[in-house]
Amino acid sequence: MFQALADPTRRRMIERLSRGSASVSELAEPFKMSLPAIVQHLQVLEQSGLVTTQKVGRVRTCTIDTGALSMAEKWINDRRIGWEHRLDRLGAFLDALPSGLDKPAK
Amino acid sequence: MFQALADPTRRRMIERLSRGSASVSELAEPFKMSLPAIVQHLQVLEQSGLVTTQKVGRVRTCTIDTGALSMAEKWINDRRIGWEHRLDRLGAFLDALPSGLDKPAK
DNA sequence: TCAATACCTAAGTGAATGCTTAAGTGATTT
DNA sequence: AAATCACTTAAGCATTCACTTAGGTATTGA
Repeated sequence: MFQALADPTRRRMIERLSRGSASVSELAEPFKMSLPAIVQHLQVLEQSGLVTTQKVGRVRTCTIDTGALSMAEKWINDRRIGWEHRLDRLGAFLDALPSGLDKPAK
Repeated sequence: MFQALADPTRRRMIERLSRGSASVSELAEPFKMSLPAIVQHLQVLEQSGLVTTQKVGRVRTCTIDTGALSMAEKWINDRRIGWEHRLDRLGAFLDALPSGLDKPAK
């Protein structure tokens, strides 16, 4: 999923889709590259679960899946919170130390 | 930055660092690969701003930068919220429609 | 029915990525 | 001073990536 978000083109596609569903050609419109290139990006986004698509007639409509976005968000948040809690605990620990001691490594 | 998070090895390194700072060799320890490979990943993480390092004597100590993590988190959150608000507005619009039109029953 | 539309598939290419091994560099220990 | 430790740097190599062009398949409007 982070792999899918790694490419700037795909991120712009996500931005576009966050403002509303779009067909493949609508998605492709702002980009200079060929349509197959867009379709390939779209496949990556779809496989990552970030985007779902459904075809009606000859038009494929693409929609963001915010659930998948939440997962990525959660992973980052967990690391950040983990680190910040650790800093809190360290702070409390240091506060509780009798003065005159050196800070522990690791 | 998403590019940096795209690699599983680098994500594991972030996970490790979210539990506390570490030297390069400590970071490398859980992995099968050679130390230079780890250093290369570390450089990517550093250039992305996700990790900061400082060298004292011959050991380099690596630390997470949660500010950078927050940025990635914010980007994702903005897209998600954007989409969800859009759904809200659509819902309100459909609710405000005069009856007799083709709209989902609520 | 004919042709345009909207998308899909395949094959190829050049550049970037993720490793490796080998050979340093500078700090610390003996 | 010599050996060890903790990285660093450099070069090379296989794979993956982000495209491209060329050709194909349903759908649909005239």
